[in-house]
Amino acid sequence: MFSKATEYGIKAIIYIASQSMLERRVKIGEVVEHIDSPVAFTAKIVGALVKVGIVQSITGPYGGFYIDRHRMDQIKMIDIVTAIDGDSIFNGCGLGLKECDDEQPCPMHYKFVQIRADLKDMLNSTSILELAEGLKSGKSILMR
Amino acid sequence: MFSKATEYGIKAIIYIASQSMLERRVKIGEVVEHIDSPVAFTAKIVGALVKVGIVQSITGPYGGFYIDRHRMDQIKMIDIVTAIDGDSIFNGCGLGLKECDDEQPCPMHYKFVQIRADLKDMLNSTSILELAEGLKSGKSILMR
DNA sequence: TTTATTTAAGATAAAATTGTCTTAAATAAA
DNA sequence: TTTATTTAAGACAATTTTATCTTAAATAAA
Repeated sequence: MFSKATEYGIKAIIYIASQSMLERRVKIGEVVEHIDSPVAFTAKIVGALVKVGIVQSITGPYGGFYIDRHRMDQIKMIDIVTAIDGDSIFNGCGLGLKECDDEQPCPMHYKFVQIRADLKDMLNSTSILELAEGLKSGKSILMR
Repeated sequence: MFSKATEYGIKAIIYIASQSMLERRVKIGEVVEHIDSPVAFTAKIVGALVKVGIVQSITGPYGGFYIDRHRMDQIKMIDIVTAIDGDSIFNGCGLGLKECDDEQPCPMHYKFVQIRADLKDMLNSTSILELAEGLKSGKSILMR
């Protein structure tokens, strides 16, 4: 469904957010230990999310990554997905046609419309805050 | 959403089916001209679908690919997708956890459940016949 | 100011996916 | 039987994605 890069990105953000709720900045090494992902690759992905403003970072000793607490409920999953994978999962044709619309649809066009709309709605309405709270309360996990 | 291999496979099957409705066997060269895909790669994919019984083939002059007319409504899109991409799109964890279930869910587990169920239902209930009829009647297209 | 720590950035490498090419096998027609 | 045509199968190559490695920049503490 998503690329590995997006999977790592989502998990990293959820972990960072869960720690930011405790006023803790986290280093990339701590992040990957908690989400079971390759460190350098994850660092690059989180770095891209810093550039886009989803995460904040401080370099040097006592540095690390964190997320502004009051922004956690404004940042939605769709922001992370589109920042890494782009929007082709929502807008591209399910059968790979360069163009595909209601006028000249691919054979599966109308079959996909609802499912994609539902996926988009879900990602649009799911905040980092919500997922980080689920993790912190033990309702969900990031590795096993 | 799907791999290129699955995209090509679905389009090839729809085209072959649309021609089988006219009692026409089609060669791989004709298929790729109508779905705009690389010929050797497509041949390999369609070959895999032959092995699995979704398509029939005859080698040699006057040979080609065809689909049993009375099976077209029994073959569903899910059969093509799982034959090529496997079932990870339905069963795997959305965030890539090796295991993820109601007992120990990833943070997005319940968010994904409905969307994946809908996707599966759609692929389960969509037959080759239905899509090939849409193509033949001009309601849908396979390239542009 | 020096050193240690950490993120930033970009080059390089490995793996997976996508795509091509060659040869073999089947089969129909001449 | 020979030839031409077509699918079958597998080796090979290119591209994309995933992952690693190296160096630079920032910054805090000693």
